Amino acid sequence: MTEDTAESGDDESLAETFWAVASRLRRQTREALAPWEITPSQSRALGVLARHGEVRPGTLAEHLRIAPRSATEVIDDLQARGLVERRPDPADRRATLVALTEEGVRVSTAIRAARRAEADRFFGHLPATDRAELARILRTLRG
Amino acid sequence: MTEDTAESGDDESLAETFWAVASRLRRQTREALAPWEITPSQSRALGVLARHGEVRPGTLAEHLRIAPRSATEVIDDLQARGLVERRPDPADRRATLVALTEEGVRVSTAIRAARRAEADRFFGHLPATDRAELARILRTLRG
DNA sequence: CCTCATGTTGAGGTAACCTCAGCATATCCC
DNA sequence: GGGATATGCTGAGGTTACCTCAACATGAGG
Repeated sequence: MTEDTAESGDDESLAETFWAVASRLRRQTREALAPWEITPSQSRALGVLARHGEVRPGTLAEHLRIAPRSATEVIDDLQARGLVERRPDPADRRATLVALTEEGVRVSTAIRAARRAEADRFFGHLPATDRAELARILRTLRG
Repeated sequence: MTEDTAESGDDESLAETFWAVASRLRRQTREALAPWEITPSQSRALGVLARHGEVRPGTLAEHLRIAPRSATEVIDDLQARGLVERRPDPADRRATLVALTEEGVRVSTAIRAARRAEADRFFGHLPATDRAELARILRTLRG
């Protein structure tokens, strides 16, 4: 004990390092998204919609791992920007389906390209083997 | 194009996986800190103070990579809980020094142990070689 | 048809940030 | 020594991305 600061760098600081990286990545992602004036969580929602087509708010919430109420909010914002539209679910009149508009498709495609470029910049400094390792290890941790 | 979902999993989703892990880790950290009713950012501030002794709010802000004004806020909260105290900086009468109280030392020590245990739980599922790899790769990305 | 579950959303709250302006003090330059 | 300018902190007020809780509509089972 009291071996001091320098030594703490083994387990606790794995978490610390992780957060430092997270913060850098967050900053960079925000910048990459700036041209569209879209927030990170909005862009994640667009991604889900692009992959899944029309989904209910509740389903979207699950994918984003947020509360249903919070999904409503994200959808509101995207709808205000004309990127998604709500339509009644023909199968259940309580429910709503959310889908990309044409503009939404365009934007989500563009954003996806930008995100990929940004990921290249960020993770691209790593040798390919490290990238693969990282992906594998993170998938283990994702649970 | 439209090679579909499955294929997207190479660069873009490295970022996605990263965020999924981040969210899990954040949740778990919050739970680990619950017994002290202390927020993550407060605990990070305690960590800085434990490592550096007394520092000025501005310095604390740099370490936490937040705006000086935001550091004031964190300090306010910690002071209200009796974990830190402010005293005038003898070297500069504009400035203030922030230091842990005795209680603050106790709590920050306990929290540090808890964080370590939590990191063990989280990263401990990984084989040691993976942990080392992860640490190395993350350090590269931290910049 | 009545009860209970489900899907969405209004109201209102929180944590952790931010900027901008103001005040006190320090520092520099003449 | 005295004014311009820089620095350190904090009040006021804003934002983002979440949250919970309760209302309301509809669906489904007994």
